[in-house]
Amino acid sequence: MSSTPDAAVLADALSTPRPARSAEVGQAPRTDRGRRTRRRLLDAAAVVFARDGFLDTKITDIAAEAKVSSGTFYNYFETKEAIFTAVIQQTIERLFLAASVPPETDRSPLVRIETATRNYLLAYREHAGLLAILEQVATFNADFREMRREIRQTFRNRTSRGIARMQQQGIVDASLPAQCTAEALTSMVSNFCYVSLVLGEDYDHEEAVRTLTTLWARGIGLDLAGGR
Amino acid sequence: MSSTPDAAVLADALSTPRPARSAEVGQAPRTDRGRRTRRRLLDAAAVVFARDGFLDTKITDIAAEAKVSSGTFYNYFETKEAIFTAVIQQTIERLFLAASVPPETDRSPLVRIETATRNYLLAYREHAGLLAILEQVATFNADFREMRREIRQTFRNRTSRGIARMQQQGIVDASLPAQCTAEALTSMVSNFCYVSLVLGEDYDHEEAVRTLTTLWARGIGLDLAGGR
Amino acid sequence: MSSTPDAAVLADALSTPRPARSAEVGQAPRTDRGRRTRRRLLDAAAVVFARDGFLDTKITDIAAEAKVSSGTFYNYFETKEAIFTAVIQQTIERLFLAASVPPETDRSPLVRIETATRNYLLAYREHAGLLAILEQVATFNADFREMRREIRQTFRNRTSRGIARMQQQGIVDASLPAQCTAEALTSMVSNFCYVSLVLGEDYDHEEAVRTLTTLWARGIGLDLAGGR
Amino acid sequence: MSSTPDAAVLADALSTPRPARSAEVGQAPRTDRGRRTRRRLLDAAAVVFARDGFLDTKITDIAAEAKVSSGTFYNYFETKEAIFTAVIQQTIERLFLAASVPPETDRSPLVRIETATRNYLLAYREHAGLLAILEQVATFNADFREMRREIRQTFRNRTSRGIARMQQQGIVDASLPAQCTAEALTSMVSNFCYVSLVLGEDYDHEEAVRTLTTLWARGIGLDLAGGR
DNA sequence: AATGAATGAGCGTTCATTCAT
DNA sequence: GATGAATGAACGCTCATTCAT
Repeated sequence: MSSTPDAAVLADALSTPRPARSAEVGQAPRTDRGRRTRRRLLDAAAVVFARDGFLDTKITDIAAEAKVSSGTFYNYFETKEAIFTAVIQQTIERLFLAASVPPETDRSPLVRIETATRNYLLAYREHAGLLAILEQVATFNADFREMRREIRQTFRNRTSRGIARMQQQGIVDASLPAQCTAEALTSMVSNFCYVSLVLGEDYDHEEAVRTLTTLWARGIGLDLAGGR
Repeated sequence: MSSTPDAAVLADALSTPRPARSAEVGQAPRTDRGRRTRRRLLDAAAVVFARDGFLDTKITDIAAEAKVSSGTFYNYFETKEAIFTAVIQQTIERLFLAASVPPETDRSPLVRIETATRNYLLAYREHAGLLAILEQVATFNADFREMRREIRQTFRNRTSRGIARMQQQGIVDASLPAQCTAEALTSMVSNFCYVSLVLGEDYDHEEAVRTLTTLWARGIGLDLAGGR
Repeated sequence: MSSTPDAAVLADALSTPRPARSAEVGQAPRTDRGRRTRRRLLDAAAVVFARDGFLDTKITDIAAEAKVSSGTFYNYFETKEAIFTAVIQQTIERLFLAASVPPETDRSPLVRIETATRNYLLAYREHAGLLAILEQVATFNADFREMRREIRQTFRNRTSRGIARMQQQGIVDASLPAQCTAEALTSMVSNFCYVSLVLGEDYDHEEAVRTLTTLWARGIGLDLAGGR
Repeated sequence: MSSTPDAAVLADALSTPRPARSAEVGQAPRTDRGRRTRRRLLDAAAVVFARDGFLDTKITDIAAEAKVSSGTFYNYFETKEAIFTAVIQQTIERLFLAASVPPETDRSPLVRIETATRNYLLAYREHAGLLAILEQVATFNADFREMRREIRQTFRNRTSRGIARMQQQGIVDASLPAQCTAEALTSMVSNFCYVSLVLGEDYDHEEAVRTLTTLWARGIGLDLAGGR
């Protein structure tokens, strides 16, 4: 359950840009100076998007934040959507990396659930600013809605496989439909993050981890007696 | 736990207190004809908002759908936000009504949880179009974000009170923090609705009700043995 | 050989605008005020296009000339191309009208040729400003190139039919291919107009009429002896 | 009536006298490598202009076609207009060469007219792509409009001289004004080329030559009886 | 009450040209 | 000589809102 495969799947899914207007745009810059400028733009965009939201972000704001002219922006990205895609892509990669449960983790199911939950919360907190904006963009842009769905499915599928495995091992309720259950639990954790970290309902991190872990584990019928 | 108090709280919270541009606008129309026009605009707005989203909805589209001129619109509503508020307000009222659990419902906790879940799913399905748009608007408009939070809190508080009551009755895990738990379970149900009904992950209604109910009830430590 | 049918053909060919962005735009204005504004815009556009050319004409220039705001322009026309089409359309109608040879004209072929030539020169002179711009636009816009071709074909076909008729009457060289001949003669007259009236090679009107008529009539083998 | 003098006149008229921005630009390159780069740019420009038109041609397109960087372009040409001038200049030289009637041609007037016509058609066909673009540029740029006029005048004057000579010889109608007649006949041939080769009205080459020659010769009153 | 015409600020994008290496 | 990155003025178009009947 390492994060690498998931991240790879996502990277593939997200890296389908439309044909560049000119042969140049969208290509990797050829000089160091170019690479530095591109990076400055990406960093600036991450800041501005997280601060102002997608809709209120003007290309000129990004350019200004990166200290380049607006024309320069277009040497590197075709549209606001394009740079947002690039920004989100790296965010997602980091999210997957941070939210993964290293294979060497304690084999105890409860510990694994707790680790997954804690890592997810931490990773979400780390990237809450941009994830909130992806949520925004997904509400009016079909491409990004699809991207959001794919991220979601990646987590849900991982969960679904974990549940199915535990069901085969006979340690959780085998009568639960794995996918629907995974969907519900993914909703619980991810939306809890959204509500607390984006909408601002305040909860103590450890209390949240403990509560979510308990609801999750007990919900699927895992015997907590031996686990704690 | 009837819906009326909740709805009343909400209605208060959602009322728009800003001073009307002219003495007339925003007031209840005096004549029958005026009342009819206002209603036509509201109905048209519900249709157009749900169809095109808030951002892509133009005042002229609403006016056209209502078969009035764009000038007429401003005789009844000050801004696009104002009519959206009005539309959402009535949606929320209906949502609360539909999602409530009548007091006369079987006193069995499991049945009450299942009923609440089923009603929520049905109510959400009924209003998914506009709820999705509220979700959209909440991502870039602070007023509507607050509105969304209040709706959410209404459901969460109801849940929180229910859990506290069951904890006092000694039928569920008393060590769980009621509010945090309620937040998590509200996330589970509401976001499941969003993912399945708005983003389009398809699940059988009854399977969803059963799964969510099981996760919920077992999660808080309710003994299912006697319940089913 | 009245102009009405030709004009009708053209009007048809030119009146196929793409679907209007909104239901409103492109429709006939509903009030007198609206009709007046639309007319003012058309008149202003004719002036500005003729003065500055298509490329150098800015929407704001047209709006300013018509003394309306730039937004108002878009209440009546979707694009610069759209208003240019409308302007050209009326120009073409007038051109056909002015360049036609009334049926009651002397039946003598030579007189008819001379009348047609004179009327064409006069009509071209009348509308040289805008015809020059159509020529310009036709060089980079396929739609207008097609429009220009159709106008051209209308004149050529009229000429072609006239030649064929005279060939049947045995009064001109029957061995000439009617269409190719008509193309060449249309070129001679229309391009002479372009060179003298647009590019500014100066010729006396009557000398030009006489010369073109002579070349035309003698070229197709008409016996001039009896004609003059 | 060889083409060389005409071409020389033209070359003078087309030279661009404005002061170069830097001492270097516009001067003949010093090194072989420089000469090769300049040639590559010229060839590339001819291709791109003919393919995309003047307006849609971007400096970067020319540079890309020539496989040099856009910066390099400005080492050789000051502006897009400057390289277009150079491209057209060489086109014109070739056009004059191809369209000329060698002095050793049969002294029969009819044969000379036919040869001139055929050569013009062939030469136009050869360079139709760029001539069409010159036509385009002439519609919005005064310098190129003047250039186009000069080319035109070169052909017209040649024709005018030919007609005057034949009038002196008493073999054509002496009452025709030579210049106006030449203008009309030049229009006939050149615009026939434009319509058929650029706008795409299709005619058989030989039929066109025959028809144009007949109209031309008979139009000026040349006795065809002995000529054929 | 209703109409529909008028307004104008605001922003994304292009591309010829210059500059630093 | 060659490179490719940087520049920024310029303009079309939208649409919420106001205004005159």
